[in-house]
Amino acid sequence: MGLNTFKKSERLCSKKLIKELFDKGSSFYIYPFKVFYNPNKRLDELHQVLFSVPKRNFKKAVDRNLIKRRMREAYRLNKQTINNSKPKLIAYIYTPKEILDYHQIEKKLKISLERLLEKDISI
RNA sequence: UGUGCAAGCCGUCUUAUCGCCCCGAUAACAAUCGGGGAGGAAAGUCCGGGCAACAUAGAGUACCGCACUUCCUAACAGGAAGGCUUCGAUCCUGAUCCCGAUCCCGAUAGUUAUCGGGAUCGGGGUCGGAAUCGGAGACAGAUAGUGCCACAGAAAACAAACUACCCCUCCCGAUGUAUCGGGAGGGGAAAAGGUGAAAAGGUGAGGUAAGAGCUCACCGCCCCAAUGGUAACUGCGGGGGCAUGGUAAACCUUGCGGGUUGAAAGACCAAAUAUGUAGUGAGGGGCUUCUCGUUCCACUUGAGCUACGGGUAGGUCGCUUGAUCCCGAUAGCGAUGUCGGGACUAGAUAAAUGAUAAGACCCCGACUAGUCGGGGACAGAACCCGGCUUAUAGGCUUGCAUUUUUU
RNA sequence: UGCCCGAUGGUGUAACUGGCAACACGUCUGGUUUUGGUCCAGAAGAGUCUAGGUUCGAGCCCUAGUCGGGCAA
Repeated sequence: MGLNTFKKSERLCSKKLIKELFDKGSSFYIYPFKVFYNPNKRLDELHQVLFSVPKRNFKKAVDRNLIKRRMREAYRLNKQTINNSKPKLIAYIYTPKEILDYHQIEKKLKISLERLLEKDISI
């Protein structure tokens, strides 16, 4: 075990890095998510990821928390897909205005991870 | 047994697998084991405090808030008890007016009838009063002053004369020669009319030229005030014919309270660079509307301000033991206080408290008598407390009212 | 986290000390024109974000809520 963990070091927390990601990073769109990514220049070779749900679409904090938790869970269980690629900074933005259930989110997130792997090769 | 209202409480649960945050131990960021991990509103940010910085937070002014009384409390615009006003229900009762019946008295005409007066009973209208129960109230002052009260109406606030009423004088007309009608002028009078949200005490009687608290009865109002009560208040009794429209969620007055800011407060450690360049030039800062006071920095070796440019944006503390929670006793009508025993019950920081699967429980729908399908309210801590307000499926308890059935 | 504004016809704005909610553009109808535009004449379209309260009377004053926008760091 230990493959499906999701520790603090795997999350994107630094304000500076977030600003850099949104200013200079590339992006693509797969239905529920808009995905930003940028190579991680730090020494520790880990992917760092953040999940975001806009307040504009979901007024209630309970709903935003629920979606972020589902996204985080889906990433945790499927992140082995990109384990061997170059370390990246990744941001997931949830765009629709309705709440999707866990299975739909997981399916789409798998597709997005595969896309990230392809981008890695093209770089 | 059902329904409604009020108050209080609960507000999904279990198992498996994979995870997240904090604490403790082995021992050191790893790994393993053990323990803990959202709410009654965590929400809105509407009040009040603690805590911190600014001076040990000072004086005046401005501004803001509160407003029946007493008590509770750290404090409050919160709560408890009480007062007053007001609304509803039940019950009792007074004054006055109208109608009907019976009886009595008087007058008129043929026993009977008509008219007038009085008494009793019944019904209805208007205006009140007392008691009980329940609800509501931003409930200081409108006799400190200023402002405003559209339209309508004669008049809207030290009252006022449009119509109608009454008196006096003059003129004209008619005749029955002292009356009637019309006009003009001078007065009286707020009773009637209509307007309006509101018309200057109400009803009845007397009185008068007509009228009027002008006088009287009842009710209301104002002033003094015994008694009771800590107080708000109560109001025995006495006096005044009545002077007092509404609006303070208009300005304002009175009393009380408030210094400002807000954990991104603030303290410390680490990292990083440039007391850089140009302009301005004597006062500027101490987070406040102004003044005073006080204090710090600076006064050409140049504080501060403006523009351009450069660096950092990590960590620790604050950070959860507190006006804390639970149980019992006790004081008090109660809010609440006191005493004794026990418990430790989230502490994140781009922000943990979860996901999936199965089952139980509850609700809705369908077929129909146990299956299938759908759903499980409002809502997520961010320095911490006390309240208030707002959202909330469903369930439980207590009290009150009421429906049906049985005895 | 703290604080401050605003909400009025379809759209953009007015409404003075509380007293019949106004204007422009747009819409519709008719006229002018061969037709359309321009122009002229006329009409409809709100009860002021919601719910209470104060007042005789509320767009305006007060309280609570909903939505939208802005500021500080």
